[in-house]
Amino acid sequence: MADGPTINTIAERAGVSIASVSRVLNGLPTRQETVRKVMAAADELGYVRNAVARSLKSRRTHQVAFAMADVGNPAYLAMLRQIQPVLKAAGYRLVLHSTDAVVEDEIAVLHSLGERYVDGLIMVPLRVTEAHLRMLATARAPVVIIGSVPDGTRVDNVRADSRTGVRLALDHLHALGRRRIALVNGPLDTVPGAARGAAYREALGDLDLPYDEDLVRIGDFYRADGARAVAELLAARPDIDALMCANDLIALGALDVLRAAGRRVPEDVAVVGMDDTDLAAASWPSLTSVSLGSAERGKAAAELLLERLQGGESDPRVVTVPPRLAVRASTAGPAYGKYTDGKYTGEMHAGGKEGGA
Amino acid sequence: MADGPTINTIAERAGVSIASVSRVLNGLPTRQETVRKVMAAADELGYVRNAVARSLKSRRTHQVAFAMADVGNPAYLAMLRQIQPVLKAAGYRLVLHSTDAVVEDEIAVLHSLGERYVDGLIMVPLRVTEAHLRMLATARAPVVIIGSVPDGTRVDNVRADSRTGVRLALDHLHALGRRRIALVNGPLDTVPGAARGAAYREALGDLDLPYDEDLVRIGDFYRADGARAVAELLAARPDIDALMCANDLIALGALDVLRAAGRRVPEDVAVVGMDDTDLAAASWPSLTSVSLGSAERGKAAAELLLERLQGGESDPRVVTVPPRLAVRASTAGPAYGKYTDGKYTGEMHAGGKEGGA
DNA sequence: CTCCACACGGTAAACGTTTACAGGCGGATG
DNA sequence: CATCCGCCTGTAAACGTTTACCGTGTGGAG
Repeated sequence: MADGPTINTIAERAGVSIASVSRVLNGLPTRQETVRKVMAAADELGYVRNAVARSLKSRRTHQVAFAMADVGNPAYLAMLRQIQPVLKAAGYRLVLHSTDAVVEDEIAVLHSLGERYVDGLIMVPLRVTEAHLRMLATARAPVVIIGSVPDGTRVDNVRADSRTGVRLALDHLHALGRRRIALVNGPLDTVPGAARGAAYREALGDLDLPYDEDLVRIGDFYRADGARAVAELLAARPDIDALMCANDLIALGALDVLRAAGRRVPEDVAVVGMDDTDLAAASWPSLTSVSLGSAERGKAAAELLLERLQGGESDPRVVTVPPRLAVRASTAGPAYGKYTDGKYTGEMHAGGKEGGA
Repeated sequence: MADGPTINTIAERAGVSIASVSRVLNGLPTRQETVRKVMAAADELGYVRNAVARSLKSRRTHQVAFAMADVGNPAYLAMLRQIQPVLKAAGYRLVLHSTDAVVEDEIAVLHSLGERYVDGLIMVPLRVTEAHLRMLATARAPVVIIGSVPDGTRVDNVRADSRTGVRLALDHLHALGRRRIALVNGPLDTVPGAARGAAYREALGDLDLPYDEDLVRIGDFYRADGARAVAELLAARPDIDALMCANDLIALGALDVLRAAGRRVPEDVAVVGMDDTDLAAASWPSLTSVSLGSAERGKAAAELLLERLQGGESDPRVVTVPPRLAVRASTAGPAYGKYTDGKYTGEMHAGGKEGGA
């Protein structure tokens, strides 16, 4: 781990000036003989350009930050998986920030842009506060926000459309003949919780179904909360024939309880999840789920940022990614997704490859 | 996005030299009056230290790289989730590299250490080639390898113990009275595949069970491969009473086929997966799975690297993380993990929180 | 043979910090 | 009142690049 060679070392060994070395390394026009000498010296010394010094001079780090609450969350993970290759292809490294859903941490990340250790930032804020908006207005590097931002905010912005997503699910359930569709939601003071609750009510109206408070349960976004809520629901309203769950974990909890209660899925109760995570395809019965396009949002955000980094000072752009309904066995029935004669008749999905050892 | 203030701007405004500014910002002894002036100027200008210039001078970037094949893989993700907070707490940023399981990419990452854009690296190589060893020997920054490395390699190293892991699983199955235990493995030219195959054979021997080639199937590490392999297996050897699967995805495929074939799990056939991913707890029946301690390995690697960064030139260390068997319904039976009276009697796990909208 | 143009390459400044060194000023001491 | 000692602070160099600018040497043309 001795000090590596610098451009000076090479210049000395090749008997030329550091300027010539730099020119050769950057492919600027140089005499053939000089090129040869410099290359030879660089090879022998195992020279590698110092990225820090280069960044200082060029004012570009070729790094981009991605900040979200928690990589463990499948939605963020899906974004990350799309963002990474896009950036890599463009020659950027990816710096990862987990903010643990703490607003101060998010602000700190925005502030740290002033340190200029990255050329740009993609951020998924938990919720957008006044402080966020202030920091965004004076950010020292281009930022793309994934999530909704107040009208007029001067920042590139990629949104999902959970309203349409909920509607897709309810239309699907309605088409299957379900009429007593309950909602198992997350906390209403979160952005997704509020949006999904409102969308549910609205979609019911459009389907000419009555809104019934008894059919709505609030818990947290985890499996145990879903289970608890559905247990209560079954006790209060044994006649429900469909469950709209605010995410896939809640839906898994719902499946647990329905199974324990002897209700068949989907014959007695159809279940729809949300986010279309790996878990949806893995569960049994496999779970119909609304995809809010996390992957697509990640990709779009990365592309917006790259354009901004290369190009210019255009007005902020807003991209809205449409939702998609992934229909599986929990609504479509057991005919869906079966192995017969060693052949699988459902959707295939690529999981992660094993890497232990 | 105008050019931010530098210590020069501050020096001018405060009427002092840049040296004084630097001293104040670094908390070196300075007259109270000067501190006041500098702080005031810095505040008014919204000054933030330039990390690049600082790194150039101090030869420390406060960044660490983590390189693995694919963040989508739950095993790597588990590592990442542990590595991130440890580094963050120590004031390091995390640069993420996905190598897509391409050896050249891994070598490129090792080479890029010469650019000095990070202070250290944690790497999970797909397999360790001659080229790896050469690069490791001359690496320009401390490296910690997760995975096994030939004896004598001078590098910090965190290992799993899949041999013991497989043995844990087979002992468990044996204790449940199972005697015809099949293995559904991944390709033998991968490190995990080879290790698990050998461990299976060895463990069978120790249990005085015969090794029967018909009971071993090779496919890839995905769900569809698992399904295919188990379908063949059932045809060839309808009398099997347990399945050891080389990872959780394979095990899910196995569950699909067993269900389709009308075999009860675990009454007729017990199933064990490997890696103990989220999917294991999500599936139905929930899946008994061997954890190879991905999370612990990630944490250990991060801690080793930090020590190395702070401290010194001790000899390379090897940490081996013991495996653990997570027993669930696919072997322990339906009594495990039930909701009764709204209470859950199984293991609870925290999934990701929803973050869309 | 002289002059000019041009290609090439060297010198030095700059990017924004940190830090070794030296100078200045004030106070304490003789 | 003179001297010395310390505390602060300023000057400048250094980290490893890139690049503007200028000088030198070569070849060709007149």
